[in-house]
Amino acid sequence: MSKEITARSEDYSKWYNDLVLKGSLADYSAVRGCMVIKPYGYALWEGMRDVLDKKFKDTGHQNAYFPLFIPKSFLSKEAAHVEGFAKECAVVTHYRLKNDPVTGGVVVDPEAKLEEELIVRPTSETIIWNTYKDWIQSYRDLPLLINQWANVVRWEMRTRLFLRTAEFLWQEGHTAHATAAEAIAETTQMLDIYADFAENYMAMPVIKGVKSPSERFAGAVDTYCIEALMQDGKALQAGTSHFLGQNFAKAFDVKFSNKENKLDYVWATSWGVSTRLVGALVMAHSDDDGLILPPRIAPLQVVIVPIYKGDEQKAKIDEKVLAIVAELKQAGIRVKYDDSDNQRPGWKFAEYEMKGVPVRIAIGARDLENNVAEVARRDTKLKTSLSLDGLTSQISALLEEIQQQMFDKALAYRDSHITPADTFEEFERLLDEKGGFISAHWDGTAETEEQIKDRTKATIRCIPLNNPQENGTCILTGKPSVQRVLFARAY
RNA sequence: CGGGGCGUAGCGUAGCCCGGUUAUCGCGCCUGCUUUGGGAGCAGGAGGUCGCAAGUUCGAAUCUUGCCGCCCCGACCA
Repeated sequence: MSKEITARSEDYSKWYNDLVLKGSLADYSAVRGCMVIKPYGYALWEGMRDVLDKKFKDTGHQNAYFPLFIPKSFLSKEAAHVEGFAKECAVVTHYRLKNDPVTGGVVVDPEAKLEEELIVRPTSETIIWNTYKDWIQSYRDLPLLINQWANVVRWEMRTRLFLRTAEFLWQEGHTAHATAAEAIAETTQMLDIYADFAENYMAMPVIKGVKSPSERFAGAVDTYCIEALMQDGKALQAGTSHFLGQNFAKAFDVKFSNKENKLDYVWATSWGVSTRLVGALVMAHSDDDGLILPPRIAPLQVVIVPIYKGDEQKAKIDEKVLAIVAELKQAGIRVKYDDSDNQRPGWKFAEYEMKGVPVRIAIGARDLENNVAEVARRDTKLKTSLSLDGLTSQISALLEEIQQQMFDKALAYRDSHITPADTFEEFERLLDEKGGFISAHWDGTAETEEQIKDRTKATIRCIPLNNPQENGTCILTGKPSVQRVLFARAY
């Protein structure tokens, strides 16, 4: 039916791009590596933001805002942190332009060179910890629970809409605690919030786990993550939560007096999710006809399309539909009545399917006579005729059912794509032929992990929380191992 | 940074090898009429520095040189 979208089976990457571009989520911009997030795509992000923001506030966090620019010297204070981000930082060197008499354009004014260059934040640990130093003196100032919604810049070589762009939007939580145990509890609490959000709002099952040392955030003691599986069998890190230990407290000299009046460094966490979630959402559920959005996060949950001949019929349908719209809105359902006469019904059907609106209601003269409406669900494409009496409660129930079934479907796919492998040959074969997560023994060394990555492009996505302990031998080296870890090719 | 591709109307394209009327076609857009239960039909119309610059030529979208931009594949990464 869809004449514009590349089939998944033909070219998965192209399919993804088609969905993002033709679903009006985003566009390429005039700036290399940077995208324009269009209203529909931004509405998705806003929906995610609103839900998460509430969860953050419900757990005692407050929003604040820190500068976009970070003095260069800040970045070099935590060794691992510099190492991790140095290669992808945008640097501001000047603060003024001037007219170029030769070309008539503008040039950087060489007179206006900054004393100290500024880094456009790739993440805000450094500027924030530099600030926390002034905010924290005593255990009474702790815990300090701050989040910020911001843009960050990481100068990527290669970009993909939403999944990896030079600039992206995210939230970054930065907390300070009196004890390690409290900071670790915060780290896992936030991970749980992310997992809950991914599963219950995005209908996207995730595996909670810990990163291997080489995949760990630069500057963290432990990096926890939620890993999701896309329809092409590749994994995607959907969120991270870091236990930073006292690394940043030491780097920025953030000490507090405890109850015994002794000075100690505070314990830290940071955690974030980004607009990458929009890409994850697209790839987790959609099909060859367009986006499929889970009702709880869909900007528009129900669209109503009138079908009529002549103004007289239209007026009758309007009257009925406006009442339905009012009732749906009353029930908290995001609904749109598309009675524009620019396009015919068939065009609208295809368009809203492309945009992933969970439920479409079509009402025509024939339906009015029978007191029914044609209700079509996007995820299964099934159409049913529902009575206009009690329509609102039926739609509410349908939206819940869609939400649940989308999750169940994604979960069944994910669970059937966690495959154990006991030999390296099997490991390679599974990666190439089946994809998904491969559960395999690993000797725990970075060298082995690196070799496996070089040979197969698969990385350790995570060591699942509560991972069953099981003696075995490393898939590559044959050395002893006490547990299986999850490998996958990843975005 | 290496390899590949592309730049012609809002979008997608033909023309380029082999220079020569008014730059092709489709979608979209505007006007009117007919339509409306799966991307409507007819008629009329608007819209172009052929990426930029220099060169060759009587004449350049087309040939030459230089530049710019974006996309895709790789290394790097959320």
